[in-house]
Amino acid sequence: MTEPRWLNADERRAWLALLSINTLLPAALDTQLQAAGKLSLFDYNVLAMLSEADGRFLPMSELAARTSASLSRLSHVVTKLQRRGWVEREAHPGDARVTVAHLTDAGMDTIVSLAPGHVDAVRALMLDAMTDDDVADLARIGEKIVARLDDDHWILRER
Amino acid sequence: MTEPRWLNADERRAWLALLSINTLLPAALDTQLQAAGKLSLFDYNVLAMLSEADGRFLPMSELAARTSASLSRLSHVVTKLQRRGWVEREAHPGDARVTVAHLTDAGMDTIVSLAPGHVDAVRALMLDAMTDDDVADLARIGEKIVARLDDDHWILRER
DNA sequence: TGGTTTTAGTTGAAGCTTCAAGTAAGTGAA
DNA sequence: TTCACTTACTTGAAGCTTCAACTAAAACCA
Repeated sequence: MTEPRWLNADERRAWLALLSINTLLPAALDTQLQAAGKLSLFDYNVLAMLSEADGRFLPMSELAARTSASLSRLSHVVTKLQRRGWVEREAHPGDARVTVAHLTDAGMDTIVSLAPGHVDAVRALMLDAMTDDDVADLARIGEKIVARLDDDHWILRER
Repeated sequence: MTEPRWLNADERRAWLALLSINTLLPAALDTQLQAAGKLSLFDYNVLAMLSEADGRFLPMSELAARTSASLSRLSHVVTKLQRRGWVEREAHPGDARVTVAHLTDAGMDTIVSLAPGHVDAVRALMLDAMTDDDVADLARIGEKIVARLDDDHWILRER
């Protein structure tokens, strides 16, 4: 039997830590956002990505890429955000297949009011635990992993 | 106006990378495990934690801690794993409030057969993208973040 | 041109997670 | 001892995510 190469001590530590962060961090941020505005971290990110886009709109596919989500998940969530008056769906002028998601003024007001508390939470829950060098290391290593998972992920396009 | 301290370039890179890893990595591992044995990453971890425990059993609370899950989530999942014959619930001799989750032989066989493919996937999806130094850095930084999120998390007890 | 394939997105159902409420047993204080 | 509090866990419902199937338009190509 060809034994698989098992994880060594550091590999196991890195993997278990990432796995734990993975459940704890979104849960903590969800709790904060749920209390502040009855929305999830994913909802917040959809609004945030739209707020940073030119004209505050993006095609569904591009928005899905920027939130690392499936089109199906995004479609359901946009429907929900639309019912809350934060997002609208519009036709794309050049390509009739495309749906454009557009952040409304109410949606913009929502993120603007939520952003400070959210950023504070991100600091309190992770960044404050780290030195500047740690942050730089995590950025570098994190981007390597993202590149491995999806070699043309949008966060790699920015640099 | 008291502007919240915004994220600087590295902080933003680190945060966005972690957020992306957070959705992409579990999704990729879920896909692999779903194909190999019709179970989720969380299911796998429950079985894995039990398989590593003395006697292959743990109280629900302890198992919840080791999988970073809520007791409610775990309870639902153990019910499902129980229906598949991989786990059993037993009474705790000393404390009648406690339910002990016990990995069955069938459950053990399942992880043993699944583990090599899963470890390969973890390597292919993240570890192979990193140098040994990267792995050590990620372990160190990851544990700092875990400590911030939950200062007596079980992965910190091991060291 | 017409037919096939690909791209973009939506939908409903099934399964998973969270939330709130509830049960039962152990702990602690007077 | 008794009563209040806490701990350990379960449950059902509501909401979220995934999956598979579907529609429609654009691109390809022969």
